[in-house]
Amino acid sequence: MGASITMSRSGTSSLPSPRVTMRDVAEAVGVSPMTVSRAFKDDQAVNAETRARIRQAANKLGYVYDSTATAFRTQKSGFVAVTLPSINNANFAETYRGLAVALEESNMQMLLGATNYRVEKEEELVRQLLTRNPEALVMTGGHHTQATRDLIAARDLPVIEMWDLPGEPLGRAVGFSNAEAMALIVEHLAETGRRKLAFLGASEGADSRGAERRAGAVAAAAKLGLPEVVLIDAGPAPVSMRHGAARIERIGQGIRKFDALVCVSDPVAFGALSACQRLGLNVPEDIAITGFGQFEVAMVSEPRITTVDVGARRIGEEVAAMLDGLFAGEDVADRIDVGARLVLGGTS
Amino acid sequence: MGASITMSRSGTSSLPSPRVTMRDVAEAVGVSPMTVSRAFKDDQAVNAETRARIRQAANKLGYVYDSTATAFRTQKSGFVAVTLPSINNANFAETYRGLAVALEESNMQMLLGATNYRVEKEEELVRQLLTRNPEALVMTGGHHTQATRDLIAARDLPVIEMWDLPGEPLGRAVGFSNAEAMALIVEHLAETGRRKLAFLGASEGADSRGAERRAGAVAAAAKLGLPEVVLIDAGPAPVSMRHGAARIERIGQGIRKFDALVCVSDPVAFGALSACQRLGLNVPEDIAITGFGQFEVAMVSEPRITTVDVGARRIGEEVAAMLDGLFAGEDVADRIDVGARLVLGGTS
DNA sequence: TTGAAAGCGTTACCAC
DNA sequence: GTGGTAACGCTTTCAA
Repeated sequence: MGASITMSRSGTSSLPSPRVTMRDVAEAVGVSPMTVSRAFKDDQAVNAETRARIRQAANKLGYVYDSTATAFRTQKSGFVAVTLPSINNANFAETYRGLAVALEESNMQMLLGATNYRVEKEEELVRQLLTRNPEALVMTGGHHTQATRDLIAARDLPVIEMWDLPGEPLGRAVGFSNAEAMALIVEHLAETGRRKLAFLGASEGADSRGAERRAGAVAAAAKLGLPEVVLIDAGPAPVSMRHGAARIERIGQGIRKFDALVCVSDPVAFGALSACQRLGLNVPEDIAITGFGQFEVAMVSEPRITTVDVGARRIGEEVAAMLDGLFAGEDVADRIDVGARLVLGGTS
Repeated sequence: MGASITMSRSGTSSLPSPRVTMRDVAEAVGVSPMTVSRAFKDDQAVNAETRARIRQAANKLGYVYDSTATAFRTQKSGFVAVTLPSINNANFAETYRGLAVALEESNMQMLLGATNYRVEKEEELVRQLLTRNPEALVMTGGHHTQATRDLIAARDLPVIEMWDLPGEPLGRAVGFSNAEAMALIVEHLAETGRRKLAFLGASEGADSRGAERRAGAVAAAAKLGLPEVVLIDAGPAPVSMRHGAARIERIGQGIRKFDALVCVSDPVAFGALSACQRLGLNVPEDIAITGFGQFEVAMVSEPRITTVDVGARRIGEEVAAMLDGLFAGEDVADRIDVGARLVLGGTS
């Protein structure tokens, strides 16, 4: 199956036909632009028959409503800005869906931006998103540069941080404690007799949620009197299946000196699991493997991966419900802890 | 780890401080708004010292540039509208990244919308996206309602369809033939002695790319003189890992009557692979399993999944390059076939 | 190098 | 139930 390319000139550039506006529709129907405007928002004040004629004329003329002008005039963009670490995150997809469904009902559009796990990139992104006059800002995570905090503080804008529960939230927050969730895993491993734990995650630095999970694992092990957790660096964030697999393959049989491999996320755990299988290890007899986040892969793999469910979907829904409440001017929760729940699989 | 909620009143609603505009900055510095405007686009025509003072005043006042006003005044939104079937698609994520990197360089922002594999939803989405005055429209797939086609035709807007190569494209297209790519798989299976093929994919209807893959498999098998391909319905699109696994688990040992299971995508293939392993089948000895798209899971699973690489990342990059060319007024390819390439794994 | 005026398409506000 | 007027913040255009 060969690849191919066909070329042609840039396009049949007919003269750029001037935009059809409400004024044009109004003239065609013989009413004022105001009436057209009202007709388009189903304003009851418009005569039903007039409205029908307006609709018809608009269709005939190919009129398309201009949100940009409305956003400008009303100072309401209809946008909710959302930052996330990476679009390539199956788990965020669940959160996104929860958000999307509810926002659609409030006629809001999501303006997405990826930070690539870097707070500096986040700052730039927030700066850019704010120029679009979003009506709310939803950020994944609770770590930001001071400049980001200042930018946001300078505006009277609802802010929701999700997936974390920051000590000093910028506004509202919907999330859970990554450290506590990870403690559930470590407690389970200790209870089932595992002692020599390794933690597999991204390099220190960029990914703050990953860092909290690592710290949570280390602290929980210490509290339970286990030997110190050995940290295995799978490279810079984002780390996924392939990084988990490659890192374990590089360690080879040396991985046998641990009896549990605690992974920063389910994809990493799946990569590690596959690598262990290739190395001829029996999971969980030779080594236990745990994930984080209850991604789809954890529920499907053979064996299924022990993980924690952090309610990715619910986070999105709660954020959306908060936004709905805020837009409606209602009282709204400041902080929602969605909790976390251990999900036992066959890898531990 | 319990969940909890904290309530509070809606916010410290101080009076909505009026927006800081260029006019305010101009007054503070003692220049005209025009000079401020010029200073903000690094217009060389502005005295360097004046520009510095303007920047400083802007920061002090907390001025934030208003893209909405600019979009309105210039009739250029800075948006590229992108429709995709589902945000929860690891493969699209690659395409997205290719697109995002290049668009960032041209200072364009992506406006994403998900069609959930339904052309009616796509129509609604396009209608909504067009009100934002996007400077280009990128759509995943080549099947649309007539109304969608009309909407687009009415505007002088660059359109790119990707992931398909439609017979009658709306504008430009970057993609590959799903049927031909699937034929690569079937030919490989035939060459390795497989004869009794089953195809596992979504129900007929919504997912046109899936339908083309199914048709491609059926046609290729017929051409090669294989028995008719048995179609196994994994439910409505989108189908993913869990659907593939659940469907095979439901069939149970009956799956042994096939010697190859051709799956509509890698996630579905991975689900099927896990289910077969749970059923005690040896893959590939008892049955071959193939995927589509070279998702990460196919490269990591044990065994790795035989698939076709359709250049997900490259599609995004090519689309972005097209857009750059179009925005720069250059001649640009009409149609790019990125081809497809068989990737052998351990499942066949 | 800087400024003044006009206007992008819509809707808030008031009048009828 | 409908219309006139003004204004949202910016940049194009022309002039100085």
